[in-house]
Amino acid sequence: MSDPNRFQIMPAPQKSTRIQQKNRAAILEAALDVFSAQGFRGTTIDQIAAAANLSKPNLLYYFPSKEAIHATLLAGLLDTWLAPLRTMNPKGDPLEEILGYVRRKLQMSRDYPRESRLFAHEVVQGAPRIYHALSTDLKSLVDEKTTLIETWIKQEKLAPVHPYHLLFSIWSLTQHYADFDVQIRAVMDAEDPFTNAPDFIDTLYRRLLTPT
Amino acid sequence: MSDPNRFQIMPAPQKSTRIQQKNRAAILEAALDVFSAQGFRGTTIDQIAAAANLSKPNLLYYFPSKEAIHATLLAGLLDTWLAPLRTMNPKGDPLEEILGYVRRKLQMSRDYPRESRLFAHEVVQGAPRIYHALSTDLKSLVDEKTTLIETWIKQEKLAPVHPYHLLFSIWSLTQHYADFDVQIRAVMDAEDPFTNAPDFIDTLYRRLLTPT
DNA sequence: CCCATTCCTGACCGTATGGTCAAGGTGAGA
DNA sequence: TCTCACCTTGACCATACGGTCAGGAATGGG
Repeated sequence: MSDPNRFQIMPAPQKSTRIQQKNRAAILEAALDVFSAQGFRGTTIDQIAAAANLSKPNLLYYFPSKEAIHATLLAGLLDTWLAPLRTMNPKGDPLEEILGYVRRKLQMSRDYPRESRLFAHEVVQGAPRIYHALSTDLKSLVDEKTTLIETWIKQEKLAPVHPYHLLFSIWSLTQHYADFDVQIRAVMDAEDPFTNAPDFIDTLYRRLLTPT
Repeated sequence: MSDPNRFQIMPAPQKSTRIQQKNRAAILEAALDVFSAQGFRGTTIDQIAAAANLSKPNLLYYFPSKEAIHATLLAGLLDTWLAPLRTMNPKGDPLEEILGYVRRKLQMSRDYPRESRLFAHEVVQGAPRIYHALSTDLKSLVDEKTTLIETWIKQEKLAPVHPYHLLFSIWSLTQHYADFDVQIRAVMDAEDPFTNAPDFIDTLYRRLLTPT
């Protein structure tokens, strides 16, 4: 009953000790490793505990359940994941704004493949734990940006394309390099996919979107 | 010990009875449903059995283990999955050959989303059960087709692009509509993504690949 | 109609796993 | 140095799950 997390929603402003911060961080780091590699059901608390160098009961002292760890990771993830799209600037040059978004998104696949795979696991299973956020937060952001893209198209600053599918294509192309990494490397031998990917994708969207 | 599958590798040409065929098919169908939705670890034998209207022991009479069912599905899948790429014809018109491949691949995402998700589950987890096939069968097919694409590029029948990344982009774009279906629908409201996807993707590759 | 083969099932087993608990250790402030 | 809240753990529990088994029911070829 002396669980410190149970009352962590709005108690004292900064109740957590150094040990708490360190251990909670270690747990989340370890959990990200395991969840992203094996999925929720494929992951055991013991695996996370071992990866975090904690005993299982000790881990459960910091998080009330496996679900809670997973939920914490997902909650933190969505904001990070949407940030590159948020920063797309209505006042910038349309083509460059989109290319910039694509570049940032691809970089995220390179730098945070575990986060990408965690997300992939969740969505391919039907997004049971994150559907609500998708249909509210994500949807409203996408609605906003597709409207912007449509404006740009009407101003003939971009070639006419279906804005939703444009965004889907960006997501799929960039995340593929993280989520299907194994397949890509199985096919490409030693070559690092990220050597040529940015250039390829840049060319692709330049050709697609440059108005005639 | 009276397992009918144990000796099914090259015994009599057509040993299986009608009941066997029916039940094995029902099991594989049910298993595809469940595995594609929940992944291997997320699936229980009971779920498959229930979905196939069989008791668990009866199901295990037809397949020796959960692994075996999964393996059977994966084995059957890869060929189907590669078929559209195989039919890309060296003697056809380059652009049309590639657009045809893209179209066929997208159609597969529409018609066989479960198969796509089964594959996605497997690969995002590091392809533990299918890596070998990827680095042999898939790789050799890809090598063959990338060489073909490079030839077409040298003949200036296609705009110059990195052939591996071209294939990756086709895979990711098309499979995204099956694997991330939930996300897409959460964002698009009632509109069916497949209404406009073919047109979008067609435009994309036409612009990318049409030589200048 | 017989009977051998095939098909099916309830009951059961061992292990893995999520989670609990009582008790003992630890460290920072008084 | 004392104290108390914080931290850690071995042992334990209930359930879920993959898989087995002994035997009964259906089936179909002769």
